[in-house]
Amino acid sequence: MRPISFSIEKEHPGSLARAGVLHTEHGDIKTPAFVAVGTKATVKGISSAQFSELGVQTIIANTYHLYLSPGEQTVEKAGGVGKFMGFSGPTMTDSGGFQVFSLGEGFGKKLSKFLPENASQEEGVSVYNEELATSHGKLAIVDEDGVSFTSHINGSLHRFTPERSIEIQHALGADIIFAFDECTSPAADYEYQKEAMDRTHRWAVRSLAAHRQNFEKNKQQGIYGIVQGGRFADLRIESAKTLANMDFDGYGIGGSFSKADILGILDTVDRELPKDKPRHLLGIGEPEDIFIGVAAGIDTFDCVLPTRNGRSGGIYTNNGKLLVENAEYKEDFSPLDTECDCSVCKQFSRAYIHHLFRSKEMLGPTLASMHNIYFLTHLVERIRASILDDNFEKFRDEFLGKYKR
RNA sequence: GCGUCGGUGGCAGAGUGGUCAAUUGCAAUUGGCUGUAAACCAAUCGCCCUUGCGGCUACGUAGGUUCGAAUCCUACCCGGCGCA
Repeated sequence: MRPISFSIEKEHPGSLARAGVLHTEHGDIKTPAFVAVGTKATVKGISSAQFSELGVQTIIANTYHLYLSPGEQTVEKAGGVGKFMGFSGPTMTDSGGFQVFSLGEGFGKKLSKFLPENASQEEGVSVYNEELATSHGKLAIVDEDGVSFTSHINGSLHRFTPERSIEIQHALGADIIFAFDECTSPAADYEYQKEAMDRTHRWAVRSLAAHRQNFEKNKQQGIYGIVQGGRFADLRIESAKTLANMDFDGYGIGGSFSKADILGILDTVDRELPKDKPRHLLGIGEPEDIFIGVAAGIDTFDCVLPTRNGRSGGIYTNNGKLLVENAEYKEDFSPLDTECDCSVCKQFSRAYIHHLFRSKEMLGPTLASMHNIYFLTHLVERIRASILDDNFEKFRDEFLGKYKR
């Protein structure tokens, strides 16, 4: 008996969409589900005490960040990442594979996971820490055995291998851990993408072995393998097939996509993955993309956008996104989203939150993040309900019709 | 009243004869963010237009010197400080 198991409640006839329950030792996750990102054992700006009110069933923390601070041993002594942050529900940890990209090829550049539409890559350079960027160029260097990181905090040198990532994730103690992978730049060419994918497969074997070898942890934590292959459909399929043969407890789909064919790629990928195992789409979370993911059989999503946007006043509403800091909301005393039932919308106005942002009061980002998290978790909850009610497409079309007006 | 220092774009504050419509910060306006290097980043920020190494008006006010003035001179107005 594995520590996590997945049961499908309902499969949607017209697509790969399904509604299910992901069982863990810390509770069930009703899927599809939105996973709040809690990189450093905190969903930025939001207390774990608010999770249930916000519809947060589960969070995903980060191996690299918690390893650097406070150190995985501290988290282990605390009783694991969930207990450490005062959350009793299910948790996940990402392996640090994304940092191979964000501190490597992505460092100092304005690159997202998505390949821009008419992309000439490497355009704007926005350096957050110019000194670090110029002295190191990039902070992550990949080789066959693993990745060498220069800490973005103090420049110290660190080494991650698949075995080390798993060891740290054992200490962090989340219910679901991820194999150590290489998240490539969306700008990477086919040749490099294939090379990185093959390496990720070798690392997947090692990650899985490292986990299964640890008797104790193997009984407590489930492990997901991560499909790579970038924007190339044939690589994606190859990756999915390869990983499907490895008997992971679930599958993550990582890396970059081109906006145009994300649906097609996800759809074919998920057809290669075992149907009865949960699939997590890493780092994707715009409402449009979530519908696409669900239709392609994704069960869980995580994304920084609700909190990152929230921190700078970007608000999700049923009628699209708005920037609450904009002048037009100065005296708009309506709630952020008139159709939202969250505690923020019940109690506060756009004008007030606008004022908080203008005055640089920390409550502004907090309220905005709370609303956004609620918005996303409940959007996915509504999607789940629509699958159970057999009207997924209808709900999708209605929602997007309004949202994208 | 005398002396002295100073008056620059919404604010603060650079500039002290040409490449200055004027550095920089803040404010303002708008946009971006997809496994968090992010409470962040970017663009715009005198007026006009056919958006150009374009035209016009600008550095307290009015004159003057000069090929050329935010920068030099004179007078006046206003403010700080000192002395009466």
